[in-house]
Amino acid sequence: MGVTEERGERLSFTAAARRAQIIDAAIETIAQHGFGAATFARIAEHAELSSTRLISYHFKDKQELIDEVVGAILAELGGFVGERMARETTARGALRAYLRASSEFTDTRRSRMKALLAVFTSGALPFDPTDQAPILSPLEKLLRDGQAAGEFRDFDPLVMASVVQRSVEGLPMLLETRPDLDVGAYADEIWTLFDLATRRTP
Amino acid sequence: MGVTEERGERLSFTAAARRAQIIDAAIETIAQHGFGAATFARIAEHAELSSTRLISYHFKDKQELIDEVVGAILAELGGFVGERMARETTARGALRAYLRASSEFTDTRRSRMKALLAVFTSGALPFDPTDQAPILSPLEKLLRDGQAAGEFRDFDPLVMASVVQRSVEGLPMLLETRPDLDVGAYADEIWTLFDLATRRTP
Amino acid sequence: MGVTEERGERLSFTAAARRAQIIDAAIETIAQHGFGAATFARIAEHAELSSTRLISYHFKDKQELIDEVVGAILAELGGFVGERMARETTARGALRAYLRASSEFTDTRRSRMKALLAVFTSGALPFDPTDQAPILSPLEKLLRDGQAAGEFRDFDPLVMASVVQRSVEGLPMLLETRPDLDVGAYADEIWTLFDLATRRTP
Amino acid sequence: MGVTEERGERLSFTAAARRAQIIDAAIETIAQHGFGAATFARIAEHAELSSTRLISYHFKDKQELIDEVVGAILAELGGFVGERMARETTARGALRAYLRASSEFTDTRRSRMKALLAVFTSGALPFDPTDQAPILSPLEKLLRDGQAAGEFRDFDPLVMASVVQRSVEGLPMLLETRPDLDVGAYADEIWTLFDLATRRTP
DNA sequence: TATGAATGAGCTTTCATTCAT
DNA sequence: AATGAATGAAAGCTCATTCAT
Repeated sequence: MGVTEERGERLSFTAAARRAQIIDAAIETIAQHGFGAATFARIAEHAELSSTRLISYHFKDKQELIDEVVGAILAELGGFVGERMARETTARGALRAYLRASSEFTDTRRSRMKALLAVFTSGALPFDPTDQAPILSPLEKLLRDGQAAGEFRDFDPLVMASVVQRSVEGLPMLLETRPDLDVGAYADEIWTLFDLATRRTP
Repeated sequence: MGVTEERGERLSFTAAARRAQIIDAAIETIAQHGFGAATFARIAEHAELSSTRLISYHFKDKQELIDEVVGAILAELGGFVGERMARETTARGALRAYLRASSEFTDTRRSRMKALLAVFTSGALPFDPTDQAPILSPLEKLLRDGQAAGEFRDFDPLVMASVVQRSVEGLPMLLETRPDLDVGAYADEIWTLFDLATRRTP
Repeated sequence: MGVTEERGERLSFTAAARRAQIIDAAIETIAQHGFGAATFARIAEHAELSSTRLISYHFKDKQELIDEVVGAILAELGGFVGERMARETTARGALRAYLRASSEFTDTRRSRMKALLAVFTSGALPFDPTDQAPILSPLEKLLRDGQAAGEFRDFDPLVMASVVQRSVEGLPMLLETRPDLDVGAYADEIWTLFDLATRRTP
Repeated sequence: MGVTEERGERLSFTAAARRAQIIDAAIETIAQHGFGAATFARIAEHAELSSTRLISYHFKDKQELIDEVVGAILAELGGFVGERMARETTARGALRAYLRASSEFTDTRRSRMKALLAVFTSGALPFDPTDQAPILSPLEKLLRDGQAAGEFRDFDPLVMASVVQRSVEGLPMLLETRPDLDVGAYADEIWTLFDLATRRTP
């Protein structure tokens, strides 16, 4: 039996720490070896656990582990980026904050972003095809609001949000081949790019 | 032993046809079930082969099959897009042709693009970190040439190429959640986007 | 360490209650899911224990738990049936009492009989092949006594006892497929059956 | 992949032989160690296979193996008993033939009967609770026919069939503790028993 | 009396691949 | 050109049990 069965009650401090440790190890393993190679054995090795049994003990499933991995990264990312965006008063400022914060996060927490991307593209997350992509939404809303406020020109917010999103995801990929890329410069470049692409034509 | 050992000699017509059939089945399988689930068994099932033995017979190992899958798609895509771009005389026109042709290809050959993306993000292609990402190159060159010709403003061609590339890759993802998306409109949108982002500021 | 080590001393009231609770849960689990699926985890779940640790704590090992399960059911069954048989003065009457009491017990304590049967047929009880099947014995003795008293015809008591025993065990199985079977009628039927089969031929 | 995927086509001679060998080994293993202990490892050891992989190769599932085990034994048993019963012209004769043939089969093919019983009582067969127990049926029909023909007295055929069935199943159990039991005598005993129990009262 | 944490051994199943025609 | 048979390795998962409070 595992710690997993008796949920509902709170996790003990020790258990929470172990879970966090394993989640971290899973993130690193996915980032380094790819999603397909992120087996329990490799994760355990990375976390220096005595056996894979400890993983099954703390997580019901591999799926639960993956879910927690995604949840942890998304929470961290969302917190960081969201906090930066909240400081802004205009949609344009918020877009700039989004691009800069995302880039900075990607730079400082490279394996987290790599892992997140790897999980997403692996198809391991049971995407509910009926509901709309939830990740796109906040960005789309931001763009839509900016249009309503007259800050942005008239474009399809869905498409623009998609490209913005993709441009941020492109950074980890770029860092793959160019680890010494100047991330600040990258952020500035794409901000200029999207500023030009979204501003009202004079 | 398989047909693979005695290479160097040309492949017979029959063997070439079988290989093509298997490659096609692999593409469909990857597109439908994801890279991780594209096992020999599932591919064989899709191709209606009696056993996986036929795959091992025609391909040295799984890596060779994956390489051929990527090669086949890239050749087809490159031919299609390249031919459209070749018609153009300006860098701006070539960029527009690139975006439109890529979008059209994605629309008509959805599983090929999906599969390509899945393979890329799976980490199954042993990226040689020394050489520069070959896919980016032609696009980067185009942008660089356009700048030299005074058609484009001054931006980092590597970054711009990356975002352009990513915007094209974003289409299959978008089609995932919105299968009825108007692809022509999408192409127009991103063309406008990148036209605004690359044109010389007045 | 568990309560098991320091046996010899009497069990405390609390410990005895816990043991009984666990034994009960084990019985229900075996009856519902079969012997093979009656794991500590499932038993703990059924008993609403926080972990399986409590089982290991109160029982030396699984074998001890199973032994107690069998012992508990056998004691209860033996008490109920024995008391009914003790009222009778003739072997014939005792046989009838045995069949009726067994049927009644099976009807009212269905999961106990199911579990008992499941344990027996699972091979989990290390049958000592040297000693004679202890369950058969009292029945065999009854039949033998009846023959000595001239109440029964001349048959092999071992075989007859076996069939009688089996006919009683057949009831839980029958109830499986026909839960609405009239158990009283069943008891009457088999009593008639064995009465005809054992009575002295005229 | 296994030989299992490409069913529909006939099995090769070799494959059929291997399957039979494995089924036989499974039967022996179940009979000797009980259903719960009949793991692939033990079965492979018994069959002297190089690894358990050969079992997965020839059978889709453990369930498929179990199903085939049951099917094989039932076919053999049914053939043997059915042939003996077919020779008889009266229901009474058929009942006698059933008891004798079943006993003889149990005697000569002890592990088969033990294994069959073990599988049945393990709950490993997905008993459809809606449909009536199919094993009981032929016996019940025989008894019912005998009643219609005036050969048997008036009893509940379902109950009688159950007890008859159980008496036959009792033999393997009895042989467990008394391996030197005279099976011919057992058959005679139960025949007398059921003859007395079913015959029309004078 | 009870519990949280950990664990080694074992399970079935799936993987790509190879041997031998 | 194709196939049937076999296989070692590894996967995720579950088992009862033990260590330490």
